Amino acid sequence: MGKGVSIKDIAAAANVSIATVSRVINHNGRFSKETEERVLEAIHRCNYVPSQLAKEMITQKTTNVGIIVPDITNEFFTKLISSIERTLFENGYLAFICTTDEDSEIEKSKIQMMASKRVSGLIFLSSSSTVSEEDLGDIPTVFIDRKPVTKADTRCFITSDNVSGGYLATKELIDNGCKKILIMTAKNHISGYQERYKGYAKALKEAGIEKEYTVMLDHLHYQDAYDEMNRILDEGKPEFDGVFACSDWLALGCYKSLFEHGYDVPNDIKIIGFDNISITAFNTVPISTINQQVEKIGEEAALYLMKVINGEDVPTKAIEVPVYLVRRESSSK
Amino acid sequence: MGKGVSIKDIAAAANVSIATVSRVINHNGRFSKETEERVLEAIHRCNYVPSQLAKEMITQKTTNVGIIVPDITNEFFTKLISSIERTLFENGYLAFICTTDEDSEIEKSKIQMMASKRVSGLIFLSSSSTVSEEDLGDIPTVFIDRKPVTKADTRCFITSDNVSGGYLATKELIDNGCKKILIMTAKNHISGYQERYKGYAKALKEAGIEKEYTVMLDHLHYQDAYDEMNRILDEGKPEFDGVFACSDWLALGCYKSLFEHGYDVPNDIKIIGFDNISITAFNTVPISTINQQVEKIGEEAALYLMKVINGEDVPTKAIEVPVYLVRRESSSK
DNA sequence: GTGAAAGCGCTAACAG
DNA sequence: CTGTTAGCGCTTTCAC
Repeated sequence: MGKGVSIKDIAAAANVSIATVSRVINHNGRFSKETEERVLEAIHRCNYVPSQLAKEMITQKTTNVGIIVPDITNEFFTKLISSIERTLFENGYLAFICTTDEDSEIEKSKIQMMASKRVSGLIFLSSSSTVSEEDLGDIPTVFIDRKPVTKADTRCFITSDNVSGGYLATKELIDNGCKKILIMTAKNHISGYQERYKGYAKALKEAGIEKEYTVMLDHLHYQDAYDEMNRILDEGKPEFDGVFACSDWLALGCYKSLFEHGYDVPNDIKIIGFDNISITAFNTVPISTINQQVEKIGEEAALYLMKVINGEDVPTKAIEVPVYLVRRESSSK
Repeated sequence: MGKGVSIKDIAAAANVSIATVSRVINHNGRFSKETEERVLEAIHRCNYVPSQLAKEMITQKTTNVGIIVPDITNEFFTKLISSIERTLFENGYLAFICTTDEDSEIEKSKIQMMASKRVSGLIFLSSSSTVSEEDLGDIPTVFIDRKPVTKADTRCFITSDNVSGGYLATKELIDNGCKKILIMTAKNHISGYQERYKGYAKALKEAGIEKEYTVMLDHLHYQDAYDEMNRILDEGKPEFDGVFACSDWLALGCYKSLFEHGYDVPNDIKIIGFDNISITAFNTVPISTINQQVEKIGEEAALYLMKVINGEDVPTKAIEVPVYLVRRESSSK
C-alpha cells in the first residue's frame, strides 16, 4: 500500500518539486489550485501514502504513545485501555500496548524499547513494583490507578476517589443495618486499596462502630477470596454481618463461599464490591458495588498526557475522578 | 532519556567515527576491544539510546505490528492479544492496539494510519464487516478467529477447530442422556459460529437424533441470551433437555434464566458453553465448556506473521488449532 | 507560487 | 579495524 512509492515519485508524476508535494500534503498553502489538483491526482493515481515514519523522523516527534499495564485480562484495565486508545486516536495518536506481567525486568525492557522508538509519552498502570525514574527519563508519563512506589510523584497521577468509594460502600452496609463489617483487601501496598480502607475506617468511626475486621489477601483473585472466606466460615459462625470486598472479583469469591456454607445473602450477610464489572450484575444475587468511571479516567489520562506532550500548562498534578454507589440486591435490607 | 543525544555525540565523545559507533551498537564486528569499550563507555556516560526510528527509516522495515480487534472487553480477545503481544516482543516487535468497535470507517482509518507508519504486519480479528483488500494493500496480514467476508482468503487464517468443538460439546450432552438439544448461536455470518453449528449437526446425525432446535441471536451478549431464554421459558415447558450455547456468555445467560424459572441444571436441563472463560468455572453450577487454546492461537498467529514479514516460506494457508472438552457440573448426569 | 538544498539519526557500501 | 560518503523519505528555510 503505497510502500515503495515516495514523495519523489509523486513530484515526478505531477511535474513539481518535492517541496510542493509536501506543502500540498500538509495543507501548508503557497501553491496554486491547479498545482494542488495535479499533485492530488498523482497521489491518488500512484496510490501514495506519505510516510509518517519519515515525518516523525524529521520533526523529532512521534504520534505514538505507550500504554503499560501489568496484564490485560481484567475488565477494569481493558476498559481503561479502550478509553485511552480511543481518545488518543481521536487526536492522531496510536498506542503501543505493553503488558508487564508484574515483572520489572520485562517492564524495563519494554520501556527501553519504546524509548528507542521515541514514543512521545507513556501511560502507566504501574504494578506495585518500583518503576525507576531513570528508565522513564524525560518521557512524559501519566500514572493511573496505582500510585507508583517511587519518587515519581512529581508526575501526574489519575485515579478514582477511592476514599469516598470505601466510605460509600461501608456506609451502604451500615445504612442497611450491618453492625460488624469485614473488609477484605490487599496485603501489599496498592494505593487504591489502602485508600478504600481509609474510607471504610472513616464510615465505621462516623457510625460509632469501634471494631474493625480486616482480612488481607496476598493475591487478589476470585479464588483467593473464596479460599479465605471458606477458611473463616469453616471455623464456625462468622462474627460479621457485612462484607466490603475491595474488588468485585473478591466479592464474587466471598459470595460463593457464603452461599455454599448456607448463608443467605443479603438476609444473613450483606456484601458489597468495588469496580462495577459486568458480572456483578449477573450474579445469582446481583452484587452491589462502587462504580469507577473508567472511561473518564482513561480519557482524562490521555488528554492530560497530550497536554504535557504539547508543552501546555498543566496545573493539576493529581486528578481524582468521582465514584458512585450501585445499589443491588446483595446489600439490601 | 537519551533523546537529543545522537550517534554523532557518541562518536565525538568516544573519538571515533559514527560508523564505528553504529558497528558497536549492532554488534557488526570489525572493531577492536578497546574501541568497543570506549564507545560503550561513552554511550553509558551520555545516557544514549539509539533511535530505532532512524534505523527503521533507513532499513525500510519497522518492528511494529498492528493488532486490530472489534473491541477489547472480552476475555477471549484479551487473552489473544496478550499472547500475540508477548510473542511479538520476544522477537523484537512492538504492537499497536486498535479497536474498531465494529465500525468499518474507524477500521479503515486506523489501518491507513498504521500503513503510513509503515507497520510491517497486521493481525486482524475482523469484525463481520468487510475489510477491503485495497486498504490492506500489500501489508502482510494474518486473520484470526473470524474469517473475513472478503476475497482476503488468499491470506492466512488461524482459528480453533470449531467444527470439532461443536461436535464435542453436543456429544457431551448426548452422552449424558440428552435427547433434544437446543443450540444457541449467532444470526450473522461469523465463521466460527457457523462451524460450531456444523459440529452440532454432525453429532446429532451420528446419534440418530433428527430434530434440530436452533435459536439465533442478533447480538451475542449475556443479556441477549438471558432475554431469549426467558422468552422461550415463559411460553411453557421447554421442549429441550440440553443447551449448547455457542459462547460461554450465552451459556451463563441461559443458566440464569433457567435457574430463575425453577429448572435444575444439570438434572432437568444440561448446559454446555464455548470458550472456557474463567467465570464459567465460578458459576454457582460450574459450566462445562469447550476450551480454545487461545494462547496457542495468538502465538501461532504472531509467529506466522513474522515469517511472512521475513519472506520465509509459509506453506500453510489455514491453521486450525485443536480444542478440548472441559467437563463440569452443568453437563453431568 | 515554486524549487534547490540542507539536514533528522542512522546504516551500508566502499576505501584505506 | 576504521573513516568517508551517500542516502532512507520527508520538512523546512531560503532564494527566485
